[in-house]
Amino acid sequence: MASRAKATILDIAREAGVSKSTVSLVLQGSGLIRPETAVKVRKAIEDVGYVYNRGAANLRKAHSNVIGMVINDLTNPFFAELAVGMERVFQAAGIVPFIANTAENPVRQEEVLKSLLEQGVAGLIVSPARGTTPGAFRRIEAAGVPVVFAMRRLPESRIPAIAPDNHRGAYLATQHLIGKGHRRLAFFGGSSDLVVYHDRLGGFIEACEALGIPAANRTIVEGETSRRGGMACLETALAAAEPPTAALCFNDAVAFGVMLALRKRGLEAGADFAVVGFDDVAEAEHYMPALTSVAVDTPGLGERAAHVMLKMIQSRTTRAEDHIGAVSLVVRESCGPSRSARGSGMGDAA
Amino acid sequence: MASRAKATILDIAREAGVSKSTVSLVLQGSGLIRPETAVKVRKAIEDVGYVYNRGAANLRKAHSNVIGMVINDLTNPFFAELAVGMERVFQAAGIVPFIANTAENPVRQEEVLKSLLEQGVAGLIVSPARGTTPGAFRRIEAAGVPVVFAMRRLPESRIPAIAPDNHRGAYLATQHLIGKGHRRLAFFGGSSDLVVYHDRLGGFIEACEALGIPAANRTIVEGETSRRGGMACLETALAAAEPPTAALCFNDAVAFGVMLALRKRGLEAGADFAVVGFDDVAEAEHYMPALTSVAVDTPGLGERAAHVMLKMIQSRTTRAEDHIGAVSLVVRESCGPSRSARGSGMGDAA
DNA sequence: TTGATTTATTGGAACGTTCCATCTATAGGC
DNA sequence: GCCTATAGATGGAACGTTCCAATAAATCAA
Repeated sequence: MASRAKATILDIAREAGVSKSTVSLVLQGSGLIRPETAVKVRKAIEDVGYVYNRGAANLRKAHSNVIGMVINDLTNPFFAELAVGMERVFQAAGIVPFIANTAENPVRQEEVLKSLLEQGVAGLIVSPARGTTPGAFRRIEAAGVPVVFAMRRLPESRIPAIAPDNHRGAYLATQHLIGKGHRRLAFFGGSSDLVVYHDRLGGFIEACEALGIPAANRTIVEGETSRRGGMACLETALAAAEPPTAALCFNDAVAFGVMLALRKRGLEAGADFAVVGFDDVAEAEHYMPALTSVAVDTPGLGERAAHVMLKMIQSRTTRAEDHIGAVSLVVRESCGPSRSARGSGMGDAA
Repeated sequence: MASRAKATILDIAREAGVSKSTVSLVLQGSGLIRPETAVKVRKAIEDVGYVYNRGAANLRKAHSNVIGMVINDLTNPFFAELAVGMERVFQAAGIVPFIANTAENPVRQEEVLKSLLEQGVAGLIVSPARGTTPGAFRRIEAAGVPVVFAMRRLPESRIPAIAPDNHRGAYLATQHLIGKGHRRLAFFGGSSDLVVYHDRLGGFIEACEALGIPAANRTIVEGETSRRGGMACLETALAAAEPPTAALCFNDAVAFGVMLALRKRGLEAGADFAVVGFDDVAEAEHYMPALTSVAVDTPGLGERAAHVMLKMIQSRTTRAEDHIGAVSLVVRESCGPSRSARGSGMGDAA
C-alpha cells in the first residue's frame, strides 16, 4: 500500500521541477502562473497522490472554511430537516458543514464544542442541549468565533437566535382547540429549563386567558421532548380527576407519543382526544390520524441561520439580529371534525 | 470584544513565567511537571482565554483524533440510529465524530470526502451515495486513511464493510409472505446500482424459487429508497394485469410509502395487501398498522463499525474483515393475521 | 567531596503551508 | 543599445504546536 509518507507541496515541486511557491499559487488558482506551468504542476499533484493539508494552511491564513453544526438530537427528524436547509446554502458557498450530535447532554456538548473550536471552525450553529449553563458559550464568544442559535436559545445571551414565532404558534394552536369546543386543555412535554418551553407555554396560557379557559381547567405536564415523553404525559394527565380533552404538545415527537398512548388505551386521537403538535415534521402529514401541527418552515429556518452565519463571518462580527420565523397552523385530523362542544363526557371507551 | 488576536502557547508561557515547552507538557497532562507549576499554567490558560490549535499540533504529531462519518441520507432515521451507535463508542474513546451528509449525491460526496481528508481525519466511516464510482475511494486509500463502509458497500473494493445479512433477511421476509399464502409477490424500491439491492433482491428471488413462486408471479419495481419512492412503486405494481398481493420493500421508508399509497386507494395494509419492510426503524413499531420488518440491530452495527475503525487506526492498517450482522424478522400487523391463503393453504396454523 | 541519578524545565528544529519581497527574463519604448 | 515595465517564478520567514536533546537543580551513594 503506497503509504509513501504523505506527499507535500515540496514533493510536488520537485516532481514538477518548480518551486513550492509556484505549487502553492497553482493550488490557489492564482492567475499569475503560466498556464503550461499550471498544467505541469497539476499533473504532478495527481501523480503523487497529494492531499492538501488545511491545518497547515490555516496556520498562516487564520480563517478556515469549516462550519460546525451542533445539534441536540439527531434522531428527531426535525433537526435533520433543519440541517438539510443549512446545507443547501453552505454548499452553494463552497463550505462543508460538520454536524455533531450532543444527544441532549450538556457535558457531551461541552466536548463537542471544544473539539470543533480546536479544529478552528469559522463559525458555529448550535441548538443547545437542554440544561446548558449560561456560561457555556462565554469562552467561545471570547475567542471571537461567531455563533448563532437555531431553534433554541439561552436565557440571557447576546448570541443571535433564529427561531420560529413560538408564542404565536402556540396561541394559534390553542385557539383552534378552544374553537373546537374543548374546555379542559393540556400542555404536554418540554421542560422549564428551555427558553422555547416558556415561549410556547406562554402562547398557550395567553390564549387560554383570552378565550376564557380558567387556570383550573389547564393541565401542564413537563416531560421529555420525545415520543416516550409524550406517552408519559398522557398517562399522567388522564390519571387526574377531571382529565383534559385536548392537548397542545411541545413538539411533534411528543404528539406522536400521545397518540400512541391513546391508541394503547383504545382511544382514538381526533375522536376521543384532540392533539396538536409543533414543528410539522414530514411525518405529521402521513401519520394515522394525520397530525394537526404548527408549521415552522424548518428548512427555511435552516437556510436563514446559514445566511446569518455567512454574513457574520464575512463582516467579521460576532453580533447579528435575531430572526423570528413566521408560523402557521396546519389543520389535519388529529383534532377531529368540527363538533359543537362537549363540555363533559369523556366518552371513555371501556 | 476581547478579540485579542488569539492567544497562543507562548502567551500562556509569558503569563505564567515558564517556557512554551512547559505549557505544552501541561496541555498534554504530562506527569513530568511539578504540580504547582501545572496549576500556575492552568490558571494562565484560563486567564488568557486560550483555545488549543489542533491544526498546528497535527502538523507535528500527524495523527488527529477526528473521525468523519459520511452519510447518504440524514433524513432517514435509520442513519441517525446508526450514527448514534457509533457515537457511543467514539465518545468512550474520547473522539468526536464529525458527520456530513451527501444527500445521495456522488458529486457532493466527492466534496465532502475531500474536505474531510484535508481536515486530516484519522479515519472515515462511509455509507456511499448511490451511483458512487468505483474509483471514488482510490485516492483515499492511496493516502493511507482507513475507511470502512457501513450498510452499503462498493462492487469491487478492498474496503471492509459492516452490514447486516441482507440476503438472509430478505429470504426470511419472503418466506414469511409465502407462508401467509401469498402467491404473487413484489419487491419494491432500491436500484440496481446498489450492491445492497442485489443482496436483498437475491434473497427474495432465492426464497421464491425455493418455495415455488415462478418468475411470472414476481414483480420487481425499482425506485427511490424513500417514502415517495414506495408510493410510486405501489402505483406501478397495481397497474399490472395481475397485480401482486404482497411486497417486500427495500427498506422501511419505502414500506411506509407503500402503506400510504394503499391508504390513499382505500386499501388497508395487512388486510388487503401485505407489506414488509427492512431495517426495522423505531417508527415501524408505532406505525398504523405496525410494520413487519427485518430487524438489523442498527445501533449495534454502528458500534461495530466504530470498533473496527478504532482497531484499524490503532494498528495503522487499512484492511479489516467484513462483518455481517445477524438479522431477524419482526412480525407485526402489516402482513395481516394468518389466513388460510388464497390459492392453497400453506398450513399456516394459528 | 565527587560523581551519578533523578526531577523539572527549556531552547530549537521541524511539521506543511502562505505571502511578501526579490529576482530573472523577456518585451517595449526610445 | 539602454532603461523601464511586466510576467512569471522563487526563497525565506512566519504560523502554533511537539519532541528531542540539553541543561539546571536537587537528591543520593560512596
